[in-house]
Amino acid sequence: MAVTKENLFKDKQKQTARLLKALGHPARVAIVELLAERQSCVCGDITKELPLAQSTISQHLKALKNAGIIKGEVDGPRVCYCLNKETVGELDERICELLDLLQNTTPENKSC
Amino acid sequence: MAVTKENLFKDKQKQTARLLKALGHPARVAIVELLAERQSCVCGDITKELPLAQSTISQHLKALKNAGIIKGEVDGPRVCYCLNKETVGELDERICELLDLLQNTTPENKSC
DNA sequence: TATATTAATCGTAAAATTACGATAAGAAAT
DNA sequence: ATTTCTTATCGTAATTTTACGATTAATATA
Repeated sequence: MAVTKENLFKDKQKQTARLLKALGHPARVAIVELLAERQSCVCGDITKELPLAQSTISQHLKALKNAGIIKGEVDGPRVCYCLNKETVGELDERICELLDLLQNTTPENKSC
Repeated sequence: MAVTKENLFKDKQKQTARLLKALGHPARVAIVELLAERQSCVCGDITKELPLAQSTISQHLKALKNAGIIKGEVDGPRVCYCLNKETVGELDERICELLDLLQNTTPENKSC
């Protein structure tokens, strides 16, 4: 982020941005899609599905975990990831609120 | 992005990520909220509303413009920005598709 | 016990992001 | 014609992001 002024914004704006940023990379979109599609929580299969190195995937997983969007559970030698329903729900709320605002075009509120 | 492998992902994933990334900063969330709230398209009033330097705001506006989320129209000495309804609609579609996928938890698809 | 498997972390490099002040470029007003 | 206002761009610095290979740590398996 570099020389961030993040704290000067509203908590909601910060949290919205945080969640959107976490999904702001095609690899991370692909990961959450994978986690949603697979019945199991999948783990390092992600590495085989995506065209990225194992360490890179691990980094992306960390980013998603830091944002709270996924959680990982150790299962023997491997780690099982799954979506965090709570945070996904929060994302839903935040994004719906935002889209409501962006799309509630009152009669006077015309386009440029 | 650095050494990007973006092109190895699906177009939809790329576009979703692109739009989410554009809104992945509190200042840019604040900007689109401002544009939605104000009846007018506002221009450099944004600079007065947000705790950032004029050049920084200009940069954020550029990011939003590059993603297609806003458009700017020159109006005399100032520039009038407004939301781009088409792209906001596309964002709506993409995010709803994604959230549908993330939240459609079938009976077998339990949490970890 | 030795060896494989799995995933996180470390070190590194290249590029992008965030932020600012200073400057430039445009139009408007004096 | 000059000055003022507004916004974009340039240059710069600090930090973060993306990506990789190599290594480590932990668990299984032979």
